[in-house]
Amino acid sequence: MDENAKANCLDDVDEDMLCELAELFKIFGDSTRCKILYALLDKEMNVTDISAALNMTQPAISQQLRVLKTNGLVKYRRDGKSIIYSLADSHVQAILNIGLEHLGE
Amino acid sequence: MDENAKANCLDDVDEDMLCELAELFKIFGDSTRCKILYALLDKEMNVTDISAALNMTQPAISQQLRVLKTNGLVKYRRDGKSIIYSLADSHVQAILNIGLEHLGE
DNA sequence: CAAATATATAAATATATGTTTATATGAAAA
DNA sequence: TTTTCATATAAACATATATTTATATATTTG
Repeated sequence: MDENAKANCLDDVDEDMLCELAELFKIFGDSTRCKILYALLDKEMNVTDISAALNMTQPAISQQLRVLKTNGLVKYRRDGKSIIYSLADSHVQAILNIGLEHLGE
Repeated sequence: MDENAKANCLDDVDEDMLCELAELFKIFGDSTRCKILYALLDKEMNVTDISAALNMTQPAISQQLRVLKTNGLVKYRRDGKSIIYSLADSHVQAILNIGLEHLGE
């Protein structure tokens, strides 16, 4: 009965899923990215404005925006010379909120 | 009107809160810790069983359990020679679930 | 088309953190 | 009390990643 050998182990599907889950939370696990997302809760913003709001350099913000957009947490559009970022969907807001809820206790 | 200078900036309260939020998500942002928490969704477990379930060394698991308990995500009790870990509260489950929801789309 | 503005990217640096290997602690059993 | 089993801790190592500095790309304006 070798099929029971791994009865108490996570199967491959779980393994993969949980690695993806960790990757997702890793995105939220940086204060700069949290601040960017939080700032975008209110209103869409361009890179310069985000940099100003967080009091950080433009390249630092661009690097993190790249992470956020690569992982589908923000979307963007061009408006003239600016590129305007906003939250990708309501899940982002939900994840932020549930985290903030946890802190408030 | 210097008080408007930082009108579009995150204030210190937000700053601190978002740093804490990032710290929280950072805990979830590791596959080993996600796997441990996921395994504990079903039932409480001791260190040896967790190690076996994840197919990882005991010290690796203990190190991550320390992170999880230091941050209040798991609790534990002694039972004879074993130390039995379980999820600290329902928030942990809620955070895992909302993350998994996001993945499923 | 040239200059200016806005954003992105690359390389370098610094720092943080996860796992292993080895060892220590602590409770139970012989 | 000595051994055994279960867990924790420490140090070393390897790796990942965030920010800075410098530069490239792209769009608009003169």
